[in-house]
This record gives sequence, C-alpha cells and structure tokens, in this order.
Amino acid sequence: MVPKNKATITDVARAAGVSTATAGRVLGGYGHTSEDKKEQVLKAAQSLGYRPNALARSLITGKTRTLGVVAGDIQSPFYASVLRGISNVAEANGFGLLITNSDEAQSKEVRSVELLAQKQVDGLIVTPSDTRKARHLHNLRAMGVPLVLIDRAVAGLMVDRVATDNIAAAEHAVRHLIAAGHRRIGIVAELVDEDGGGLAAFLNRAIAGDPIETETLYPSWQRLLGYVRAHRIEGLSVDPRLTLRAGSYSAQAAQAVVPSLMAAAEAPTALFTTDGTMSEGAMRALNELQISIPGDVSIICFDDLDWMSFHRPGITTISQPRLAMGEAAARMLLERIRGEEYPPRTVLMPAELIERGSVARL
Amino acid sequence: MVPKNKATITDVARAAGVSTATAGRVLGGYGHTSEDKKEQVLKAAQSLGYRPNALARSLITGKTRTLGVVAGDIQSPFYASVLRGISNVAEANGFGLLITNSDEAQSKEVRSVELLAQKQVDGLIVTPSDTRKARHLHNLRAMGVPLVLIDRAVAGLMVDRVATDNIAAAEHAVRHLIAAGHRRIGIVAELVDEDGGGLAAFLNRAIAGDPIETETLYPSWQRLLGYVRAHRIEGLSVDPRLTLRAGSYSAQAAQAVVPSLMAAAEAPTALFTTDGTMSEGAMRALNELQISIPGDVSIICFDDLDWMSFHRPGITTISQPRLAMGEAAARMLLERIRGEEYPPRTVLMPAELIERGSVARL
DNA sequence: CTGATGTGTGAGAACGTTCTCTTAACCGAA
DNA sequence: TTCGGTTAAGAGAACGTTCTCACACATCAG
Repeated sequence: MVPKNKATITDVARAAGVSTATAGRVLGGYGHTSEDKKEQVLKAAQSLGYRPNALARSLITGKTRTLGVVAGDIQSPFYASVLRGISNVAEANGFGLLITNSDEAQSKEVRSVELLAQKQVDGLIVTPSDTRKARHLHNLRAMGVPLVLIDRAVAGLMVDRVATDNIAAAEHAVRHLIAAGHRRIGIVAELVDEDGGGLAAFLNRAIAGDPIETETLYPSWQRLLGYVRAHRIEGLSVDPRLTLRAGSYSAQAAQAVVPSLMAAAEAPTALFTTDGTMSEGAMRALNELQISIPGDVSIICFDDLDWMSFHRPGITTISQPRLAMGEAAARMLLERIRGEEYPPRTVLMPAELIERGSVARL
Repeated sequence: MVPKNKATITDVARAAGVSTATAGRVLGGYGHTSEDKKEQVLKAAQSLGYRPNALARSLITGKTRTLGVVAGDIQSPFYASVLRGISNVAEANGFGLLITNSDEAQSKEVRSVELLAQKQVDGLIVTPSDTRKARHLHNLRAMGVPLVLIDRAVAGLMVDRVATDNIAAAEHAVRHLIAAGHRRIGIVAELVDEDGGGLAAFLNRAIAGDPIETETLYPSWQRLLGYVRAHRIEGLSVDPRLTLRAGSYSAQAAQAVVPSLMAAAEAPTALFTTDGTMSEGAMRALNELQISIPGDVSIICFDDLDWMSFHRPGITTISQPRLAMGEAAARMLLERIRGEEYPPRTVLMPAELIERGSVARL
C-alpha cells in the first residue's frame, strides 16, 4: 500500500493518536518513548508509507549527511577510481555524495563549490584546478566548512590533503630505466600553466639542484622534478629536448607531441609518461608510427590502467592507489565533520613500480 | 570579507532596512521590487557574504534541483561515461547530482533509492539490477517521482527508458564474423540469473525462433539472442558448447571461463564478448594462453574502450554511445520534472560497428 | 517526607526560505 | 470623483522536521 501523496510526521502522529513530538522521537530515534506508543507510531508510519523528509531534518539539525565532490572529470579512470573510494566510505557511513566536474577549469570549479555550498554539504573533497589562487576555497575554510584536497595542494591553504608521492615515484621510475641502461629518456607530461618563469627556468633550477617549493607544484611538474632528480642522482645530464610538454590535459595533445621527438636525430631509447592520459596519447602515437615496444623504445607509464596488464607487451607502470586515496580523503573529511581537531594533515601515498614487459635492457 | 557565521535572509533584510519578504523577492528573483530597495538589499547581501540556503528553499518549493542516480559501479568505463553524460545536462540546467553505486545488487539498489528519495531528489535515473521484481521502483512511480531507466527495463514498469539496441548490434557483430568466413564463433557473456528455465531452455527457444519477450531481458541475454539470430539468418546452427557464461559481472569470471573453450577439440575461430568487462577478462585469458589475435582467434568486443584503438591489433568493436545515452536519459528526466506528459518513451540507441584489425578472413 | 533524578509526553518555537494576504500608493479611464 | 488595475512592501503562515521547555509521574536515597 503506497499512498500517492506523501505522509508527514504530523499525519503519522494523528493516525497514531500522539503528538508530533512523540512521533518524531520514535521515527527519529532520539529521546525516550514507551513501548506501546512506539509500536502505535511505527504501525501508523508503516501503513501510511511514511518516509522522513531529510530536507526538513537537515534544516533544523544543520547537518545534511552529504559530501560534496569536485572532480576533474568523472569519466577518466583516475577520478572514477578515486570517486569509488570516496563513495565506499560515504556509503558505509550513511552519507550521500553530490558530485560535479570541473574539467580542470577554475571557473567551473567555483560554480561547483558554490552549488555544493548552497546545498549545505557537510564537507567537500576537491581536486583544485589552480594551486595558486583559490579564493573560493579560502572562503570555505573561513566559513568553517570541512575541506579535503586530493592530488593537488593550494598555496597557503592549510587543510587536509591526500596525494601520491609523485616526486619519489617518478624518480623511482626513471632510475629504473637508467638501471636498465637507458641514457636518453623522454618524458611526456602535461606541464600546463608554468609557475615561476616557464619550463626552461624550472628545468634549470631543478638541474642545478636549487631548492624548489614542491608542495604546491602541479603533479606533472612534481613528476618532472622526480625525473630530473633521478638523472642527478645517477650522474646523468638532462637534455631539455627530451622534455615533451603536451600543454593541456588530453590524450590528443600528448599524441600530437610525441612524433617529433621520435623522429629526431637522437631519439630517446625510453619514454616516461606522467599520467594515464599522457600514456594513452603516447601509446596512440607509437602505434601510429609503428614503433614497437620495447624493441624500438621502452616505456614506463604513471598510473596503472586496466589494459596495461594484458597489452602485449605488458606495460611497466607506477601504480598509484587511487581507490585508497579516495577512501582516505573521505575518512579524513568525516573525521573533520565529526569535529575532531588536528593540525592539517598531508597524507602522501606511496606508489608501486609494477614491472611488466615494456622496458628493454640495453 | 567573509564572516564566520553565515548570514540569513533575515540578517540581510535587517541590514538593508527592509522586510524579509522584500529581501527574499530580490535575492530569490521573484515578485516585484523597486530599484532602490533592490540595490540596498544586494549591497547588504554582498557585504554580509550572504549565500542562500537551498535546503530551506527546497523545503517550501518542493523542488531540490537535484537528480539522483543509481549506477552499477561508477568505476567502470560504461557507467563513468553514462554519468558524465548525465552530469553534462544536469549541470547545464543548474541541477546537482546525487550518485550512488548498486554493484548490481538489489539490496544496495533499494537502499540507494531510499536515500535519494529521503533527500527529495526531483527525479531518478536508475540502472535496475533486477528486471523482474522492483517494488521500490514501482513505489516511486506511485508516489509520482519521475524515473528514467538506463540499459535495462523492468517488467511492468512503464517509464522512460534509454538503452542500446542490443539485439540488432549483437546480430550485426556476429554476422560480420560469419561474413568473414567464421563458422565456429564463441560468445563470452555474463548471463547471470537466468529467467525462465535456464540457459539451455533459452537457447532452444531462441534457436527454434520461438517468440521471446525481449524488453525485460538483461542486456547480456539480449546480446546472446542477437548472436543466435545472426546464426539463424545465415543458416548456421548454434553449438551450445560455444556459449560461455561467466555467471557474474567481473573480468575474473570471464577470464576463468575462456581457457576451457580454447582448449576444446573444436575450438572457435572467433570470439564475441558481450561487454567491456567480459572483453577485458577474455583479453586477459588470451594473453595468458599466448593466443594471438587475429592469427589464432578473431575477436569482436561489445563496447569500445579506450585501449581498443591502440591495442595491436586494433580491436574491432560495437561502439555504443555511452555519453549520449546519459545525456538522453537526463534530458528525458528533466522533461518529466518540468511536468511534460507523454506516454512512456523507450529510446533505443543504435550502436556502431568499428572495424579494426582483430577479425581475420578465413 | 523531602528532594533529586530519570522517564514519558505534549505544546509550541525554531530552522531559513517562499507563499499568501493585506494594505497602500499610484495611474488612467469612466 | 470613483473605480479597477498595477506595483510595491510588510506581516505572518507555511514547509516538515527537531529542539526546548514544562509538567506529570515514577523511583530512590537520606
């Protein structure tokens, strides 16, 4: 029996012959009620098909039991996995999930945050699209809205954060290539929006070993830094011509930038791609150029995608724990929502090198 | 200037020296207000950092401008793309998106729907995990909650629905294999929860050309039906031993079931996998068995995944418009929410055969 | 017997909006 | 002048809950 027009707590109270207060106590599970009244109310609720209105409840309690997420693009394997991780712990705690895409554009991110804030989410998980300016995020903090950052940091924004240890992971990958005898290693990276004077200046500082503020670096720059550090450690010089900047976050951009490098006089013997999208673009380019792996060129990719294990040859990758990152972020956010107080925490998750068949020994 | 404690419309009204009614009219954009009052209110709102509380608004208007989605698993490429499509039109219309996973388990689906209903979403998009019984969905209809189904139908539930034309697409794929000279074609399908007497009985009815209620068939069964029909049309008999049922929706299950078939006395010369997950499992198995494509076996996959275009050889696939499906579903839902009345619509989207290099001519 | 403590119940306020009424002013037409 | 219509603005109800308060009635220690 499902009535067409929804029953409210007042209807239930009337049907059960009690006050709305008592009905609320039974149905909301707070306060004290006698067994018989409880039974009456429950029976009335059942027969009326009562469903609590979370809106009204939230309005008065000030809690929505809803988390807001601003992801770059739900569709990409990275965000899809992270979201699943977030969803797992949200669900386990009875929280809903309001999800938006920023497409890595700050204007969209700002609109998303505004939407989520108006809907009164209890907390937000954001992958900020700009690591420098982010007034909307500072505002959230000032308003006391719990906030957790994933994958990127924001300068001066002291909040919880979870990310991969990009520098160490990239360094590990490149040293693995060097250990296999490779001396000319190309890097295919997004490297959008250079901060502090462009790619050349960054490379010079990195090569010279100058101190660099790594926290607020974009992941692709961090991975480039790891690449440079690996060279330094192994006593190799870095050839800037081997640094391929896609300039935007798309497989097309990566694909477009690879051929020139491979056709160069001194082509690299190995490639390091700095994320799943770059990997896809690079693979597309190599496929079109009929370059064989690892015969003509070796490759290590950042982020282990499904196909890499059954591709021939298997692709050697840096596997980052995407699901666990989402879960960690959600758990940290829930702690903040519960009111637990810590100094802002940064969780750097280790990535794992998975050796398959895409790296040749020279 | 961002005040710590949030300002309400009452605060704004007081600061502007008007009634809450007038402030509401300005800030909510309804009714009439004079220019000077409007200016005062806007200025007050600005300086107080006023942000409307969507909860309170929704409570009284009865509209939340939020869509609920119950997907199987956000993480899978299929759902990720569909969700992105939904998200695109939701966002364009100023709607939020509350997303949950069912993992294809009805118990979780029921809990998800309950959560979303309590949060008073204006409408729901669901990929029902059970096409037979779905009381919770019938209840929604009875309560007048707009509902759109994706990918699957539910027996007796007359609501809008968008899906791929699975039977035609599968038939097309298998006929393509037959045209290439293949006579023994294996099918790798999920085929969970047989309805009406199991796989053998279903095959017999399909082979005999008996009428079959196709609407409420699960996609993998529909694709199996297309497979059988292709054989009928081409005058070939169907060998039930070539029907591989994974029995659950996971790549592992698909992977586990392939080796026996390939080792059989009369192994198939071609394989048809009925979805992305089955494709992945089959590819894993073939890779482990060192079976080469298309030399040892040809393959056509259902659902075009990213890697299929740069895999060597390129994988010939049936490409279904996942993004467009999500967009269509969201658009239909928004129409219903706006109150437009039609008889329940079923949108069957055509899938496209993309020829690449995984099918050999015999 | 008194006071303190705890349980059970209801009346009514509160949450932050929008909605419904009412009043008032103004305008032009009868 | 009177009437109807439009525009502007405020008072207060309404949405469906939970919260606060008050009160009645136990029970129990001193």
